[in-house]
Amino acid sequence: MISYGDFKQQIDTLRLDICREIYRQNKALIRVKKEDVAVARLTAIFDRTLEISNRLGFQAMSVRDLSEATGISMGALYAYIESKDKLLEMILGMGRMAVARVMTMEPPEPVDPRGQLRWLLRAHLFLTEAMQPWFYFSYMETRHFDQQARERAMEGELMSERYFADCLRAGVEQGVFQPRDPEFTAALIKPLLQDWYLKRWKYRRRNIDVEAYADAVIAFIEPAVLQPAVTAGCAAND
Amino acid sequence: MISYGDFKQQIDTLRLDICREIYRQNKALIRVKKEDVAVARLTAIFDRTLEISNRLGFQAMSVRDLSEATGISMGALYAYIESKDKLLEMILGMGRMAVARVMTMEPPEPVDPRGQLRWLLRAHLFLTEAMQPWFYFSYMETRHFDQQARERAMEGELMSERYFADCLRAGVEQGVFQPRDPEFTAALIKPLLQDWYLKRWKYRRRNIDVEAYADAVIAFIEPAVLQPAVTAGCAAND
DNA sequence: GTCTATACAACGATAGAC
DNA sequence: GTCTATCGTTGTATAGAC
Repeated sequence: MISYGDFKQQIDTLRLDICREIYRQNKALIRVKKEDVAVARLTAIFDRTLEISNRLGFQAMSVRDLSEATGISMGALYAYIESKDKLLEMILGMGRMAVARVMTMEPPEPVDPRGQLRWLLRAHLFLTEAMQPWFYFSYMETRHFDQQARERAMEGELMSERYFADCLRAGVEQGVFQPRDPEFTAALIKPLLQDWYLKRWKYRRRNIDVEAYADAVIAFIEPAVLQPAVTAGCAAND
Repeated sequence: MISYGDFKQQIDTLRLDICREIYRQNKALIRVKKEDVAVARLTAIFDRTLEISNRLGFQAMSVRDLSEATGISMGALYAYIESKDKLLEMILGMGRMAVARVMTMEPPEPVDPRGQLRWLLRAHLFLTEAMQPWFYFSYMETRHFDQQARERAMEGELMSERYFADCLRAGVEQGVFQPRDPEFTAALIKPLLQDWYLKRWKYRRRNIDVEAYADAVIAFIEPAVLQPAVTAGCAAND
């Protein structure tokens, strides 16, 4: 089973690649042409934007705030971002690319459905831990997005539910799982994962790290989806 | 077991009382002195504010937007709300009063810990259903509040967790429950309840109403907290 | 490529006529 | 008690010197 430390290293190198790719995608709109300068500053701009937005909200963050935080003047800033809306778009694209790449990673070794479910839960939590600012941002700002971006966000939510539902159904076929309803159960798993990046203060004050949280979530979910024992002590609602 | 219909009726009358009380509390700052006129318009102002804010965000809602939506001119509006900040404060006070009154309601008949847990879950979900706009607003805008309001919101979150933790501990003493850790389990229950008012679109598109959601959540939670059967089929994580 | 200075729109809030 | 007109401020974005 992969540890968070190993996982985080992979994410960190992935992040740089992705920033470079975002730069290349938007080269036409970015006036700064030295790639290394541009990528470095873009990365800083993204990070600062996430930081300020997660404190004040993206809409409440003025471009002046961003200028001060990055140490880049207003005029220079607009050589990188074309507009505030476009900045939002680039940030969302960055996260989406990261999610897509991580979610298509295969578990290190082949596993049974129970192991598969555990792997999915851990990978999901580790990813949101490594990129917490982005996930928090995406969750909190979704309603301010334009329609296309909002639909993409909803699609992402449903997509990740599908991973869990598929895994549960596979477990049902193999006689390992017996959830009340695989789709509904998958829907209930999501908020348990999201709580980790939405309410850090709660878990931090209890000294719970992402590994401990993953263990607790797995222990919480498994009784609801595993085959019950012969006696009815664990049966679901009547 | 109380139905949502009955519960909603109680909430609706409660809401009017509370708006009247908010008016009286803020009489000094409100220039309109006819109580019936003032309360009626204040209620409308609160409702429209929640509606627009939940679409655009409170910060992004201009007072002009609110003026158009309520049909009250800019000048007249400021006879009711003193300032946009004070409007926010009044709205938060309204919800807090409602929560406090509902959460001190006793279950209709005495119950064992398992019944008590079910009652808590249902009451919580029913309240957030009846006042969904307020809870959504409160969750999404918390980070923009001033420190005092933010602390109050966090206190509210912890308070409601305590209800669940107390209930779980009582169940442990009576040999009914055996959660891995009552506090942590209570913390995991919260996001399951919050998902109901945060992601309505997901459940609406599946035609799941609040009663069905409550049933599913109860069925999901109970296996994790009930005493496991003699065989280990339902045991938590090893 | 970066800076300072500024244009123009939209914001919260108020004045004063009715 | 309500309206229209307007204040000063702050927002995004750009022009033009260096």
